[in-house]
Amino acid sequence: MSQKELGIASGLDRFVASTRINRYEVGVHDPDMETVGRLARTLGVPVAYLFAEDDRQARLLLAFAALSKAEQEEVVAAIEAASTTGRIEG
Amino acid sequence: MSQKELGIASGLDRFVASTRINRYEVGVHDPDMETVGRLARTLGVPVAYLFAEDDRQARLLLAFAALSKAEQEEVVAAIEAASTTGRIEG
DNA sequence: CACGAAACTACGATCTTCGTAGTATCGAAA
DNA sequence: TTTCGATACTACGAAGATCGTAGTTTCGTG
Repeated sequence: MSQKELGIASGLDRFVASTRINRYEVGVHDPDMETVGRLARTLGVPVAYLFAEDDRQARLLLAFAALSKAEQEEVVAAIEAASTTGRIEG
Repeated sequence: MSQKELGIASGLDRFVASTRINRYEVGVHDPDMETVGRLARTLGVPVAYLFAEDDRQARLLLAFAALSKAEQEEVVAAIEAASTTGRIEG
């Protein structure tokens, strides 16, 4: 998917899509939160994924998003228990 | 922790700390990414946590951050496997 | 090489946030 | 219930950011 395509698919005017997405990727400008939301939706990732600070966190958010709500609840509960007791239980 | 204290602790000039944090909390303005990073550090949360779209995602990021890197790797691997096979193993 | 698509960028216009200088609200003490 | 200090909040012009335009540069393939 080209920068232009990503921009258009995210609702940007087709004449500026390429320019703006490029600036976001290169990092010269930051998109506003509405645009961030549209990009995340287009890419099929959680908004938080775009702000992940490392690869593990990014993978976590992606994989987590693919689970059902019930499974998500299970996982969160297990990790919360682990981060309290110092042991992972499944 | 007051809005002013949060701002000062995050490195904002003490004469504008209250004003700016208030605007971020009320939502009239958005902080730039550098400020977001400083706020996250002060609050002891991952940057992504501030962009979580629901409570489960927020809890996930907090609990996950409390784990060691080895444990994080374990957890991510388990969730990735679950989101592929449709079953949680741990 | 030649050519089209993709990536990237300088510039002035536009729009957002910033700092200033307040007002409004809350809580507790008198 | 009145006063007072602290906290929360906001209007306004200045300052700083992104935006759209109109390109140039780079990449990939015939």
